[in-house]
Amino acid sequence: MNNFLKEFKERGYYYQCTNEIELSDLLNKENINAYIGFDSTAPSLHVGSLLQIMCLRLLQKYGHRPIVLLGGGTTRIGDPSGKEETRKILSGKQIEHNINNIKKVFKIFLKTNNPRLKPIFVNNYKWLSKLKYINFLRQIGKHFTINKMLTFDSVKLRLEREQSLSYMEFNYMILQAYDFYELNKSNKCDLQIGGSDQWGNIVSGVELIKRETGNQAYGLTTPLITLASGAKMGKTEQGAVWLNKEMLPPYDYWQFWRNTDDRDVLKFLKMFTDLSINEIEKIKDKNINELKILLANKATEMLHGKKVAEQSLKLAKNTFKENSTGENLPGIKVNNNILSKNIVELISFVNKDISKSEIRRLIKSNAVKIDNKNIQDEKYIIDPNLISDKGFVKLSIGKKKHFKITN
RNA sequence: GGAGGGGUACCAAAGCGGUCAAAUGGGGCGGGCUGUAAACCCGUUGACUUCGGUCUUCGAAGGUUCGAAUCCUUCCCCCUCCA
Repeated sequence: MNNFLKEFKERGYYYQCTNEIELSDLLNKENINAYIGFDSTAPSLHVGSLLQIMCLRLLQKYGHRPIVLLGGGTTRIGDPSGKEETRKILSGKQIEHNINNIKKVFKIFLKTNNPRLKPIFVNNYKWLSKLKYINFLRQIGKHFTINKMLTFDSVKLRLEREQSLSYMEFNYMILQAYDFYELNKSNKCDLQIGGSDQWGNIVSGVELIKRETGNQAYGLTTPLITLASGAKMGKTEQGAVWLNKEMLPPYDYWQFWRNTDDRDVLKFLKMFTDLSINEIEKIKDKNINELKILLANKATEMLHGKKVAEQSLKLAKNTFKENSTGENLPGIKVNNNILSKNIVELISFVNKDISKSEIRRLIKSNAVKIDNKNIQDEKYIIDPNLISDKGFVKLSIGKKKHFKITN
């Protein structure tokens, strides 16, 4: 089997392929262009898309060129796959804004120095917006039968549950198929990779290409990652795990990986780090917490750089060490008129998302500490001398949230 | 077009004139145990509060009543069955 495919499987990326044997031959023979489309409904991708990004990295590793399609056109329509309801429709301006932000992440994950491997960014709005309805129906539409389209899960599920599926959404798969066709023509793209929910859309593309041009193209899908706990990957209590640092601080990203369920650690090391399979085999019996730290370091390093990963580790060590002073925590400046009020006002200032009622509850339940000492009194005022002595005071809310308060 | 069922807090789901800031479960948060995991146990989960209370919530708007999530009217939205 082709080496790319071999590693693709070893790392747990493989779910389905339209024709594995032929694809393997093709990959052995030449370096190809392969594309993955990304949703542009948010200003950042989240870890849910990370597996796809890792696929692009792997392509580069084996000398193939990734094409990143940011769906300015299809995002205007909304993919019904895996959705029970119609998505909210974004304005064109928002979508373009999102695309620009999302691009940044690919420039981090993908090699851009080698001109032969450098990723190609495409926006399908460029061609989809120019389609002429009648021409499109005659040229492309004729290859799609309603009979078949109705059998695809994305459509079938909606119909079975008698949830509405607009004609607009119904067309999504045709547009995605057209994207593949277009890229096959213009960029000699022979492979589309996507999540398993994209299977129907991908196969449609492969067939369209075959019928319109006679070319053989291929599709490859990745599994839907579910956590050992059964939850979908990428959501935490606080919300999505975003990749852009403006949306999720690097330390939180590090913590996301550090808090991986024991049962998922090895799987994630394979999926989301560059450690070779051999290396992972060698270390797999190491202490589970060591492995989690390794995972967090590697994953953070890949996205935010080595230095940030190291800082995160250091900060984590400090934060979770009993009785740490907290001097390495990022400082929060609080002016004296707030400090001279009480602890409730202080916390409210530091974390505006917590209501005062909730702060009072937290205090009652032993969650609040100043310099590792429990605060029971909601009228407690920080002694100014505490701050002037060492320049700061450590405020803890629960076990995981710590702040260095300065004035 | 006809007949019926329903919209309740983050989600699911009870309540059907006062004792309802609203049962219960899930989720979240906090505490305990531990390993920043899982499992388990306990507490908590509208806001503000001088801790006495006060204010805002049960699809929307009106109305009846001393008093409404609960009754009436209109409107909006979902679902089931029949044609």
